[in-house]
Amino acid sequence: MIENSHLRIIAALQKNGTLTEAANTLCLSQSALSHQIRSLEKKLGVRLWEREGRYLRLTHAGQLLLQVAEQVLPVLTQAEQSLKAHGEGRQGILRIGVECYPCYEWLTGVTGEFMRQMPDIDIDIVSKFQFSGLEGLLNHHIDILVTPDLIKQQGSCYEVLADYELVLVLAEDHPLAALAQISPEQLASQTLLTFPVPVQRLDIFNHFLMPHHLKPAHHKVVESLDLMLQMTELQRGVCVLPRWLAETKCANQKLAMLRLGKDGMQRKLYIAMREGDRETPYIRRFIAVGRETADRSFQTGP
Amino acid sequence: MIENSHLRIIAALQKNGTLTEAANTLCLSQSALSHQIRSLEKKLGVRLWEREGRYLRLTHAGQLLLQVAEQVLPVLTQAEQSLKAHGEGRQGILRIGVECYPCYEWLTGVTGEFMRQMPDIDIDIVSKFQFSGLEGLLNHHIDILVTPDLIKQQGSCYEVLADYELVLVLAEDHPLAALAQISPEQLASQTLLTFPVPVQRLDIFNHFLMPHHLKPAHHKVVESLDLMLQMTELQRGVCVLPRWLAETKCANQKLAMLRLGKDGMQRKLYIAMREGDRETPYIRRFIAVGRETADRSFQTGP
DNA sequence: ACTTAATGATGAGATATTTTCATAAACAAT
DNA sequence: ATTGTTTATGAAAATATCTCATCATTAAGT
Repeated sequence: MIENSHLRIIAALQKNGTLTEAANTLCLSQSALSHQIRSLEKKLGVRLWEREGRYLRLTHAGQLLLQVAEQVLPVLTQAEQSLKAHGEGRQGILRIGVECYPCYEWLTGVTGEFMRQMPDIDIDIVSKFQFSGLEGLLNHHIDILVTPDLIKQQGSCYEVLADYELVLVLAEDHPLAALAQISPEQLASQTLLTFPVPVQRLDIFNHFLMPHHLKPAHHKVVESLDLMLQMTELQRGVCVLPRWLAETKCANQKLAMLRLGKDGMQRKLYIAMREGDRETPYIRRFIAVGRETADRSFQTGP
Repeated sequence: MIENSHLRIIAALQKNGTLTEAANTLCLSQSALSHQIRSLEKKLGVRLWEREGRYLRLTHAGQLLLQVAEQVLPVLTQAEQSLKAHGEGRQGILRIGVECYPCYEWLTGVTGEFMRQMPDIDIDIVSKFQFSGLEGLLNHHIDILVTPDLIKQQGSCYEVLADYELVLVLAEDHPLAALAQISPEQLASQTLLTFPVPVQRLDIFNHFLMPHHLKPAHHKVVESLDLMLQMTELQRGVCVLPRWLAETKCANQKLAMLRLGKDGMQRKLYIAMREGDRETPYIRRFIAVGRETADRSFQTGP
């Protein structure tokens, strides 16, 4: 019943004092305003202004409505600006899903620069999904998914974010540390440290050991990267990490890196999004920033 | 730009899920709603809903607008109810001006019952005025004025609230306490205690002493009623109070009451209001409650 | 795969609302 | 009284909103 224009009218009237001036600031004719306030009072069944000579003074009811106006109008103008920003792709929420630990590490290097470039885009990082990240994407729980697994599905599309190499990380004084590369058979004799992820989703199992029907001697699950590296340093096991991650983290630890197999394990990091979002400005920007960051920090190993 | 109807639409759509049902709850045709949401999106320049099969799902921008709706709509419905109540005279603010200490005492006995009877009327008591209470009334700083002085002025009108008798209060063991009444000459030999009010506005001066060109021997100003009575009890002076007030306050103090002059001083308590407010329901009610309370508690003295 | 019932979209015309224009009335100040 | 300013009002014009009839799309049943 009470419309927003009414609130604007009562606020403008209070601000300008006279009906004529208020009409000007509202880009209305004086007549229109006069009609409006009359019909508003009629609709509400209350006098809102006391006609005093040729000036208007708010009644108690009018003061009440003015208070409402002062409470509501700022919210609305703010919302309008925000929506305009949304329309121009300046503002939004980017909910990023991550499905792997290295992805998470990689993200931390990207979000900072992205937020600097797009100060009005809020970022939300989601790593728990009911079923899979892809499902979260299609259910609109997230807007983009950073993943090493390319799984095509109706309604989603992928782009390559970065190439990287998986390397084996082990203690400097480990018997195998002197080698330039490691074979599946050699790895199978080791204790392997991994993040708590289903075995089927670990590349080192899927693409290195499984093809040769091998398993590591032992498999230990570790929650954090730092703990994993510490345990590696103390020869409690070996682990597999992206080269860029291993390099930054191992700089001041007694660790060595080995190529996996003859040619090394080249992997790709993908970004998945809904087809409709492919051209969304801030998603394009995120991809751009992500690629730049990767190019800068993913030194291709020897 | 954003109108309230839009907020109602987005809220209804969210609640009902489908456009058709939402249209029903809004008492609109499905077509009208479809046109509305389309034109709203066009006006704002943002997609608010994602058409998904035959259902609608809010975009981020839409969620933002929904939040606004949830914030704003309750305020508005509340305001509408409040305004309706104002229109029916059920709700309002009654700002009561008091110009004399006994008026204030009397008020405390009335407001309680009034608020019980009219729970939606807020009460505000004002006792400081730039110039006079009457001026405050005409300037809309107060809505009614309780006063013992009847001063007619353009735009205001008066009604009688109560009759009461002014009596002289003095210590039980005061030399004059044995008398049944006191003459202006007898009073002129005493120390008179009064509230801090200009002498011209004190009835005891205006209507008792002045006509005989008399003044009290001494005149002391006291801030509080209790202090005034204590001083009276200790024979530091005598004071003048309405009989009903003196009776309730002196019940357990060693005080006596004397008629002022042969016939006693009969006074009236008036209520002043703006002419336009004469028929305002809650003002009529206030007067009714005030009179009842007075009838009950103003025992006409001997 | 075909059918069916339900839902959303669309265009044209009908209604309702809002605005303007022209003018009158009320007021304040000289 | 006169003048300039402000508000009120009625009628017509301009917009905005709604409905009706109809079509397209979709989800679900057969």
